[in-house]
Amino acid sequence: MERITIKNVAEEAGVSVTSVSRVLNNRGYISDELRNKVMSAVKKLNYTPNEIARSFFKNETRSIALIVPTINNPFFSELAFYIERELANFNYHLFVGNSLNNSMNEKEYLQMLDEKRVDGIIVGSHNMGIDEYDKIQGNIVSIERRISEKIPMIESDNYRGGKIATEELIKLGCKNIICISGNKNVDAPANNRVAAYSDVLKDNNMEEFIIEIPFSESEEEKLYRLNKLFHSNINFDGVFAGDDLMAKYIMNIANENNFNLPSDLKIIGFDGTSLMQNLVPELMTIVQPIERMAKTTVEVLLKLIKGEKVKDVYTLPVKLKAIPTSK
Amino acid sequence: MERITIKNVAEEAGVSVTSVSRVLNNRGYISDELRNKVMSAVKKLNYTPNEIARSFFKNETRSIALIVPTINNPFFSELAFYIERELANFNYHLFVGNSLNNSMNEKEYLQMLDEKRVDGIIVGSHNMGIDEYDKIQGNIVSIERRISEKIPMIESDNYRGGKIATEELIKLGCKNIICISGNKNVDAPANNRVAAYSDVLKDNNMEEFIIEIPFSESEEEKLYRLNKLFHSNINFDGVFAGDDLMAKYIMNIANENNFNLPSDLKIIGFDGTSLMQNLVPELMTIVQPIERMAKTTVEVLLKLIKGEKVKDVYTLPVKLKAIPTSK
DNA sequence: TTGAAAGCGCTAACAG
DNA sequence: CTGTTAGCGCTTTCAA
Repeated sequence: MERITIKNVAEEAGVSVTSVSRVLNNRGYISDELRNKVMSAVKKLNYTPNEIARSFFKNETRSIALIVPTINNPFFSELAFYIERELANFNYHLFVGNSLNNSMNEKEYLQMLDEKRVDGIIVGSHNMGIDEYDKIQGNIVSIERRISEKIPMIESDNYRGGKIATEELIKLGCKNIICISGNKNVDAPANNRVAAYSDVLKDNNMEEFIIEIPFSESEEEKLYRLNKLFHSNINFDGVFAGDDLMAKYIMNIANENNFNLPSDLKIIGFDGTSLMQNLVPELMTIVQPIERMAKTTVEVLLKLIKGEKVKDVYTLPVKLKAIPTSK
Repeated sequence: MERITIKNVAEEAGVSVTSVSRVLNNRGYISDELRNKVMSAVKKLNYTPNEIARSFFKNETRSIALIVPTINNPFFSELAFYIERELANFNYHLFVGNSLNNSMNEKEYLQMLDEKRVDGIIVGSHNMGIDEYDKIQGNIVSIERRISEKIPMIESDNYRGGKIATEELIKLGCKNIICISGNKNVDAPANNRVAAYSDVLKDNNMEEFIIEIPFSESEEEKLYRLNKLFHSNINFDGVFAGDDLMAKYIMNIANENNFNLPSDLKIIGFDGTSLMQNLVPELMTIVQPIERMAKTTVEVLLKLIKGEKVKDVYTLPVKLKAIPTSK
């Protein structure tokens, strides 16, 4: 099963390889006769050009890599979905890598820029130091983390999301609102949600209570911690959860503990993936514009590739998905 | 920002490019002195080999493509997760493509075999005809569909899953069990679940009732159909759903219609992704061995690539996740 | 309007 | 143990 090359086509058509290449790429002057000869040879031999050879010559692979903590997380899989669809529109293919929140994995994927010569990388997992990122050269866009001065970031409006969420809980009558935050030691925009939560509570003379449960912990660990929370002496009638999974976990545990939802306890999540909205329609949440984030990410990355100027930060609007009015 | 090539390294080290190549690939006899010279030059210049050139020469990209309907579906995202992790162990990278159950998209991705010269393709979306698949040459493994004589398939034991599920519902006391099936016109192993359902009901002198809701329909459409089901005159106290999403939708609609779960209605799903198990612990389901399916898929594909012999069909065992015993 | 030839970066005969 | 050389398939000057 020998591969057909451009040379075979040239021989078949009785022309030079240059001519074949020109016809295929529509470059320069080509007579109709030449074009026809080449095209029929292509057809006859069922020839498809070798993209690798092309990539090799052009120094361009038309491949983009996406690094996420785990692709089987509703937010990231929905993001990946839209990113892939958008890239396909521009004739790019998408590599996906799971970092498992491990900096070694992350580093290996970033190596792809050098080794596999991907044209760009989208980083949705951030476990390396800024200095390490600074060394890397290539086209990188980051999602929800400012990893270096040189790397543009796409984020949703976390502060506003946190504000809306907290205000909604207050509006619904909550007196003791706790907030589940991710890792506070990390300079992630997601921490702006917590900042907003604090600000709103302060404005309302309410006491804040922040519980830190890093996103990178295992689901089992998260569940364990939440269970402990319910058996602690902490009193609460409102929870601003770190994301929708967390929110649903809390709903489950509350139910197990004979809370009446939502009357005894209001819970609001964050992300608003279509999966979670379909699956848990009673979930109140802050909806990130995931499709738009994906499109913006791709747009910025392609600009970077073309050498065009881009902004440092793109902040996209969130919106509230309120608790469904009971019927 | 000129890329460093092997030639630069050779010059820096004062040796030939061959020697550099040999050191880098650890091929043939190399003196310690040579190795040291090369390695320090590599370090000094911060050289990383160009994988594209390598791929070009070796006719091997160490890339695999995975085609799924949509990556933001818990089953496929979990499958993709494990496939990616497993491939990484063998130094392969993973492309992911969403077919949206559209045969044109599917065809385009399969073109990657020819164009981007991926070393293999894993097909989890099946919308082209068998004859079209038969034409394709290259290393392909299929998940849950026998798409052609030449293409090995990895599946879970659908018949057994269907049997266990139906028997469990009967054991729980259901008298009228309906089954939500996917597209019956398609020769998918998933239809074996339905076959098992029918067989079990027949064995128990019970009447079967199969409702067809193709997997490829939008979630909105599915919800609409399910709602209609609840407002029809069909009577049922047990449902064997097509997958866990469907099962949860049914649970939601049943709740809205004031069913008491699980006393009034027993529902069992299919898939058992860890996401769904964490999110909806009260969900009874047939658990597919997703991680094992992923590993088997990779194993078979790598064998294919190496030219080794593989079986036609790999059927992996499922297991029941029973309804949690109430406390 | 077309062709010859060089070269992208790397590896693998083949010599020495 | 190391170097010279050819060539993977394609595109692009450069010449004709």
